[in-house]
Amino acid sequence: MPGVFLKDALVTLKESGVRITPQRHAILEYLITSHSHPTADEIYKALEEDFPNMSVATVYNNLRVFQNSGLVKELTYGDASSRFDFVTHDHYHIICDDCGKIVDFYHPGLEEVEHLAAHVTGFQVNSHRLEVYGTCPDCAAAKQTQAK
Amino acid sequence: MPGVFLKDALVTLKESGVRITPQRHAILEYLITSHSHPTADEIYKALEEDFPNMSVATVYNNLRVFQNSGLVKELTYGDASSRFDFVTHDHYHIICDDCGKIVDFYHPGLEEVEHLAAHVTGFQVNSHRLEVYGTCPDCAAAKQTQAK
DNA sequence: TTACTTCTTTATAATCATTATAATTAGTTT
DNA sequence: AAACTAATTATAATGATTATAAAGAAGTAA
Repeated sequence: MPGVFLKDALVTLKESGVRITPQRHAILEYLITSHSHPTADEIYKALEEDFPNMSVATVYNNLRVFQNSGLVKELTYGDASSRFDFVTHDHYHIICDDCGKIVDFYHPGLEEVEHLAAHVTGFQVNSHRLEVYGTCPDCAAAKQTQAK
Repeated sequence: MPGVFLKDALVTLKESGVRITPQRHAILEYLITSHSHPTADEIYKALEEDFPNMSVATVYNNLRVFQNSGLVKELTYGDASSRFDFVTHDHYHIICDDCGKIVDFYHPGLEEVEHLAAHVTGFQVNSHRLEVYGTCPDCAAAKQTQAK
């Protein structure tokens, strides 16, 4: 049902007064249908064929537009570039320490952690970020094979 | 007891065959005693007085050395530069959305989240990262004051 | 101590993601 | 269609981080 996500997203954008340009349509569609967490550059390269004149700035600009509309989240890690994630349900990410693969998983929200943090620090809590790190099945298998 | 942390850290380094240079000593000491989460550049500037000839590369190099020894963790956020945190107990961070202040808080580890993630995704889990975001008391007060 | 080896630091340049700018183009409204 | 506004493009600028090569300091073994 990726078509549903895309249509909903376009409606959301229109309602907040954002114009649907061909570039925006393509970026959103790529984010949804690629089922990945691409970098800005990956998006840029993937759309190069259809939009030979598109500028990298357009990708960045529109990713920010989407973030402001709540459609997209930016994922930032150490050295590498940011990755962008089309927001559907609330989910968390598990990331392979070896190959960098990012996989979604679902878990009920961590409200009690937020409450504790609020209580201890006096902050008004808005949100949280959680990521789990480990070794994906593929990399685990590869290690197994090459083990002496 | 910051002296304890520093001495332990130096022992750890020595045991893993890392030389204790004056620069390394100073960087570690600053990380521990500043009670902050400084960027590489902040460390560089803070030590400028004592080490007028120190290169930024030295700061980065040694922060990496410390990370490899498990003494320091890198905290990466969106646009800004990485921040570095001397590892003492296991703790989490709460970050002010308005002023960027980072405050530590303690919470029992989230093993059950790790277990669920491992189960659902088939990963071998190594670690996780959790951050809470919100508004710190200072910024909340400031907003209150300027409210109409 | 001396010579030799190995790390570490320094200074500098290079890289690379991201953002800013200004000019052009496309959409929308009247 | 005219006028206004927003979006895109091309390009340059920024800024954090890393790579490189030369110089310096420490460790070891004779």
